[in-house]
Amino acid sequence: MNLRISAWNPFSLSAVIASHGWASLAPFETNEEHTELRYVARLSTDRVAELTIHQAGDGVIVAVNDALSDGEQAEVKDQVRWMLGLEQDFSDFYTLVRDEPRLAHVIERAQGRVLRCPTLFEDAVKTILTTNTSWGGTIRMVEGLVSRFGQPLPANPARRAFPIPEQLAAVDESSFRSAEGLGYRAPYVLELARAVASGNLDLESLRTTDAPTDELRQQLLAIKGVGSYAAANLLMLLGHYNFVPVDSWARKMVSYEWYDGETVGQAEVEAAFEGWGEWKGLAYWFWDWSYGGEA
DNA sequence: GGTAGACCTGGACGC
DNA sequence: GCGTCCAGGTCTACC
Repeated sequence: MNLRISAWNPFSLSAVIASHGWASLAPFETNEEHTELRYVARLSTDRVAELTIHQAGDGVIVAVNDALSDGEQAEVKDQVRWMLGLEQDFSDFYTLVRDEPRLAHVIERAQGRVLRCPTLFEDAVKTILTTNTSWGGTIRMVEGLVSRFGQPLPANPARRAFPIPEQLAAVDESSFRSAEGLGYRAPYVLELARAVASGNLDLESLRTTDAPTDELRQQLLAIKGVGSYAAANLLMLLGHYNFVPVDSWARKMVSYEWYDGETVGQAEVEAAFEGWGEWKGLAYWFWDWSYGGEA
């Protein structure tokens, strides 16, 4: 069955898919051209279905490999709206970047949206698994969690949904640590899963809270394994762009761009984008580093 | 508040 | 093939 969902325009599905590496982390899949996004979704009814998303007209069309009830269709639409940020409005950002050569491309390419998972829990676990490791390590760890603990897709058991907190909360830490290769991150993921599963942490409420960004950031920093980089990354996914996710790559890029290759720290990266105010994070995210510089 | 060391893994490198 | 070194953020202990 097919579901059609409209988007705030301009909208580009391929821009969302290419916004960062999330599309290559299980249970996401995409094609080389970034024109198709697939995701194995787990619905609140426990149904597992594969969503195949293409751009169509002023929005997207979602092909589902199963017949869904009305309630399930509504849930899938909500998940896709959130994942693709279909209702996000970037007109203020576009007005600001119009005269900045390093950012003017975002208007033409309809950039601004950052691909996210249906739940903040999944985004938080994946973000923790990006820290202190290579991108290949992140892919391997996420794939390990999904393939071992995720609920299988009935039509193709090789494809699985991302495990829910309850599934991860029941895992023994030592097997988690070794079998999934999470290493010292295992207790962080486990503690987060157990806090969410027990109801002690209502992570999903942070997606819709009206709390100011600083307060939101403090709540994210209270999660073990989430430091300043991970918190800024999660804030970006939540639509708060006041902080730059400063990692080694950011320091390297800012160093080449403004400091003649000299070593720079978090303060210099933050300062470089200070002028972009509440859009600081997005300005960094979509900055064209290749513009006469070295990547 | 700032800093050093530990955490874990994979990849690069030298032998 | 084996051993060593390094990169990648966060936490904790210490000053």
